[in-house]
Amino acid sequence: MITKPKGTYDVYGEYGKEIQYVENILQSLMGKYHYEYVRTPIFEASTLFHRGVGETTDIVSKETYDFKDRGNRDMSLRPEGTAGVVRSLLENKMYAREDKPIKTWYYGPMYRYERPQSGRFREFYQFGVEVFGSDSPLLDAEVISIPVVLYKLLGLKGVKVKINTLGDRESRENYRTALIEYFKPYVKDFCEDCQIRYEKNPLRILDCKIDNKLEIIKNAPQIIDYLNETSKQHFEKVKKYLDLLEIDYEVDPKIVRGLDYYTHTVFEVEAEVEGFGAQNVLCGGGRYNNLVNTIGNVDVPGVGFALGMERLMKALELENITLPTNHLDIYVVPIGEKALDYSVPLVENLRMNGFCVDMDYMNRNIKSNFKQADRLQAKFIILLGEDELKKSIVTIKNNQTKEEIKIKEEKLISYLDKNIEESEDI
RNA sequence: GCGUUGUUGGUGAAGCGGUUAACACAACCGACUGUGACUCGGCCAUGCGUGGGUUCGAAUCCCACACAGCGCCCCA
Repeated sequence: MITKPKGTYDVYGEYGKEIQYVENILQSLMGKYHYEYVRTPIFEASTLFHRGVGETTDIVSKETYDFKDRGNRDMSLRPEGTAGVVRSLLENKMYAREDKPIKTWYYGPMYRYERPQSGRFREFYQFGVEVFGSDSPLLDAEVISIPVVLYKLLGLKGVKVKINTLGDRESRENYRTALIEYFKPYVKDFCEDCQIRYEKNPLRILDCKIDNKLEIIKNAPQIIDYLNETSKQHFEKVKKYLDLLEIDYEVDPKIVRGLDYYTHTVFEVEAEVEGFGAQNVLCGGGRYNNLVNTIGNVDVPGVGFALGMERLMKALELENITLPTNHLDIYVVPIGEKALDYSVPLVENLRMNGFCVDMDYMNRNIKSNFKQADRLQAKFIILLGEDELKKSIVTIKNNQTKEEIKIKEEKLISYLDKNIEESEDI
């Protein structure tokens, strides 16, 4: 048997309904925030990710799906969404538009060659937001608020927002230098990974799970003390706007984020749900004022976040949240060949009148049809046989109350209108 | 990339070297050709992740691989 590639999954059945429900919420929510939809290719020139995500990051150095196309070009399946959106911003000169800030959102599959485990796949879906052309800390706060609002909308309770700041380039550099200086005498006592981190990205030593017990790490210099005035003010304002938006958060100096392009605000939202595995970060993001310049030599500030759909769905599942998925309004049971012929246009007519309608295609017996109607969770069952045809009536049974009545066929639509509530708008 | 556990019908599984792969649930058919429950009967893996090996004999033991779960690294 041919099986799915490692680290991928099929969507079908009840899960398919649920994920579509969440996708619809995302879409309508972004409409309300007045963000515009951006869709970029699933593969791009490999260099885009090398420059955008960072040559030395794990994502680029060992996790991309790389291939040469038939024209011998180096291509990669996108490992994340931001680089592609930035490329589009540059290529389409969106940064020159007058209606700044340019607020965009995207949704789609991403690819990373990793060992699959709880909440981690090789093909996974991310929803994300990127806002360009403004330095305003209000946008940092708005971007943080989007996932929080979304989680609340879906009924998710166990989430925790953690924020931190890395400051602007100057502050970050000063801090980095101070850290290197401070760690220098102790490097040899660090774990293997941290010895490498010391060279590549000393900030990450701070959230090492092994070494963070060491006194040296606990007493390390804090970024807060190295922020220049602009950076400090920016962070203060982000916090003010979060307070105005009534978002609970915790300042956590250990949040430094893996990607090279972040400046100022960085944040993560963690799931605090019993049974969640090691991958409990539901979403992450921050401000990246240097990224656009790194990719395209144009100075455009940006801020954004991305959330993993699989982790979101898992959190919903673990909190036992049932999403309202649409079920069948009417199940039509024709008895006999004549009734079947008669049902064909009737079913179509009902559908055109806005009802969700299904019927027996398999010539089941009556008993099996009632079972099938229950399986499909039909609200109403219509029975059509010789009697009904002769008298131009239908027998309609409410599958919840089990009440059964016979009504004239021309009154059917108005009867159903009265008795079936329109599915709620999101 | 490293470590670890696992893989038997549609589902939950038992079997742990001996010949029809148990049991239960579900599905389907019938008793019961216009009303769903219950009951009873029938039917449902020539097959035990894949490929090799050991053996008179393998779902069972050995090896390799694939996939899945969990953890590390990293990340959403």
